[in-house]
Amino acid sequence: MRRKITGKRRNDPAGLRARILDTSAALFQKNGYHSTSMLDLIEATRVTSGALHHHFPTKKSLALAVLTERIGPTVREAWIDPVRHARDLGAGVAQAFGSIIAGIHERGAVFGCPLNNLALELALNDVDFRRCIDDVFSEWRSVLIERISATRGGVRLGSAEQEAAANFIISVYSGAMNLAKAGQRATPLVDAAKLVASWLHERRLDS
Amino acid sequence: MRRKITGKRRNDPAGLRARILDTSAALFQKNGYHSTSMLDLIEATRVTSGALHHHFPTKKSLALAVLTERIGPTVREAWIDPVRHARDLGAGVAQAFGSIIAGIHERGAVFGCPLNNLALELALNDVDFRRCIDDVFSEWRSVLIERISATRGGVRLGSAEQEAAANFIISVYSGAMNLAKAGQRATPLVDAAKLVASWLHERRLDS
Amino acid sequence: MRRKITGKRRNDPAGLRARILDTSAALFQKNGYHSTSMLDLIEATRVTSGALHHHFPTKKSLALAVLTERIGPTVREAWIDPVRHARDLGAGVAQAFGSIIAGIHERGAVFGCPLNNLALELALNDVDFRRCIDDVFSEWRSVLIERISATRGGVRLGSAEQEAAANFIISVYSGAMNLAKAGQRATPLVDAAKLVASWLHERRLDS
Amino acid sequence: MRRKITGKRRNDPAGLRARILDTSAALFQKNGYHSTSMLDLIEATRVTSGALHHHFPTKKSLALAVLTERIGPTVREAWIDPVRHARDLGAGVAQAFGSIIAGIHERGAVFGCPLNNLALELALNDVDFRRCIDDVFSEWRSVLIERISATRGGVRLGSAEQEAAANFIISVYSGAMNLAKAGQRATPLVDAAKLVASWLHERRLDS
DNA sequence: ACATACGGGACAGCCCGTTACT
DNA sequence: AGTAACGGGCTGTCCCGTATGT
Repeated sequence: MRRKITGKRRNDPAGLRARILDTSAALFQKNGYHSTSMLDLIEATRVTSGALHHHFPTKKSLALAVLTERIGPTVREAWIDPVRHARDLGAGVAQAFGSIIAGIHERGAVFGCPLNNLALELALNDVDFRRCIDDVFSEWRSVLIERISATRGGVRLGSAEQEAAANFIISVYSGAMNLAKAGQRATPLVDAAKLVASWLHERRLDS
Repeated sequence: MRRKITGKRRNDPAGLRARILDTSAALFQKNGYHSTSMLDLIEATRVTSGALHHHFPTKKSLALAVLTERIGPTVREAWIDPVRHARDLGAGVAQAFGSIIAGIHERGAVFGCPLNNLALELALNDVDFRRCIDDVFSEWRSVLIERISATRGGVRLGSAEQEAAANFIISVYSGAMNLAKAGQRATPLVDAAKLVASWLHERRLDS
Repeated sequence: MRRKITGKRRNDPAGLRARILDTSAALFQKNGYHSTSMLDLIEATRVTSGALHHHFPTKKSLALAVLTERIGPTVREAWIDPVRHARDLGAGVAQAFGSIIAGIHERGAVFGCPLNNLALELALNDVDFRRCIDDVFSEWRSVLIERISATRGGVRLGSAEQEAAANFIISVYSGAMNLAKAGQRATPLVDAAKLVASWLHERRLDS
Repeated sequence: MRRKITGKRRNDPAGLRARILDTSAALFQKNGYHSTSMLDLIEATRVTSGALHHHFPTKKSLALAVLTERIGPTVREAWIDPVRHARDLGAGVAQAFGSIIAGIHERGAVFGCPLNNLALELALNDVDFRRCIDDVFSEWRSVLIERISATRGGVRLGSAEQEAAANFIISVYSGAMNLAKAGQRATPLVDAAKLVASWLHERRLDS
């Protein structure tokens, strides 16, 4: 009845949960949702099936958690924070592109934008996923709009035009990332960064 | 010369093959590759497992054929031909966007760009898929570069810049399409069409 | 300590595993490896596909386990123990033949030697199987050699000759069993038993 | 309507049939009946499915034909003829063993006795196979009995004893071959040949 | 909290045989 | 005689999820 002291098992629910989310996020990005089986996750996390299902009763719930707790923050870190805190929109966008490109060179492979990867694979068939994905996109778009609307030197834009511009920036990035992923080289992203920068400059959105 | 009356089966290999490719292309686009089972295909095509296996021994071989025989031509029809035959690049791009947006309104749903869908799902994990997908992207990029380099009024561009511009156009389109798919509304595409048009105009690439 | 009453499932991994091995050994012997489908096994064992897969992820792993955990012991019981513990080699061999022949009359059919059956079907195409099968044969041969070398009255034999004699005994048995199986009658075995006995006697190996 | 002269198809039914039987015999021996699919046969023979099924409507009919038209003759050539035409039984048996062992060294692998291989795999489950296999065994046994009963110097044997002796010879051979196959080395056969020779000599059956 | 055993159903691919066709 | 299209059913394996056990 007494607790075994020699046992090797150390209960650490929060840590385990975090580990599961980490490896899941990585595998989902690398192989996609459907190509990643629960067994893959179990092996990669070195956790038992029971523990995994204890924390995430279904695969879907896990993916949802990955979306909100890992991919969301990733987008925040990679895009939202730079854009929000940079001295201007142009600098923020440049910084976002720059660190993502640096990451690709570091890893030596292009895994694509985790949000886009899941979005393309899951958005169509499941409402919950779509809502969850849309939330991240919305937040992303919002901060862009915020900064666009706050630019002093720029042309005054209606709110529809602001949204269009924000979508444009996101589109260029994610489209270029797709191209980069398909071709496994960073150039489309590098080029896109430059062209977006000049596009912003021409519209005085970078000051 | 007379048709046998007793026979109930009619051999039509080319027709059956085409039917299989058609429904496969549709289902792959709608649900994705991994979410489409061979049984789904069998039921949708109303073909027997044996016949399907005769024409496409593996799911992969089927997807490869879909890629080269359906999705390639689709991209050609939607993008390459318009760009090639329009009176200028701007008109071609506009036409491409226009007919795609029209198609979305017709169907009432955004299934995304079939090439991008498969690219994102398959490119990373299989070399054959990636090569196949890259071929289509290359052709697409080539025709854009061709027209960019042929523009008279525009700024003289180095070949790297031409490629960057071509990639930019593709990126904007596919990124906007992803956004449209994730949000199930056409506006990102509509906006992107306008912004690309003005971008081309500013660079005198539309004449 | 009290048994839950509500539960309907009773976990008994060892028992289930044993049941699977038992029925598999029986079906493999009766129908052969390739003619026994996993579904046959599932039905005969009345186990679910999932449980079977849990204990034996592949058919090969199951066969390997059958080989080492059922067929090996069977050979041990039928041949190795009698030979080892009989008062002399002749008696041991006679006992082995005797009980096997008795078993045939009991069952009313000749299913053949389980080791030989699998050996013939699988040895050639898979290294793991061959190694596994060879191990059993080696053990079998070893005990025969042991007793041959220990016979006092007999002619002194070199170790090569001892091995040859051991192989000879095994060969006569398994060859006769094959003949018995092909003709579905025990006579070849009965005759072989007699001829082996006199062969041993002539060489003074039975004392 | 005129026969094409340029056509590459050369109708040669007998030749094709023979080719099919040859490759089938080889593959059945190497991989066994169940492990050899019709497709394997088709590819190895370089024949179309239709042609194969034209000559042999079912796989079973093909195996039966292989048994009577290839394996039967093989046994005849390897055992029956040597035994029948040698100057005595001992010489015949020695010659049979000798050429089979030579064949193994030539090929560098032990595929086993084709008759025994199929016998073990098929005898139990199909009457037609069993009858067919038994016929070959009977012929084999008959010629041995014939020569046993014709030996002058030997002990007079009753017909039951003659059959037992014949079965013994066959058993030793096929058992040794099994052992050789399982261990992929010829020694069991070489040893068996010697021991059978001395066994025959002791019983004056070799003169 | 975690671990193991288990439930069922679905998956892609392969099987042998037949039918239409040349 | 020979070819290719096609019919269905079956194979081994894997899937995600749940129940039992500690």
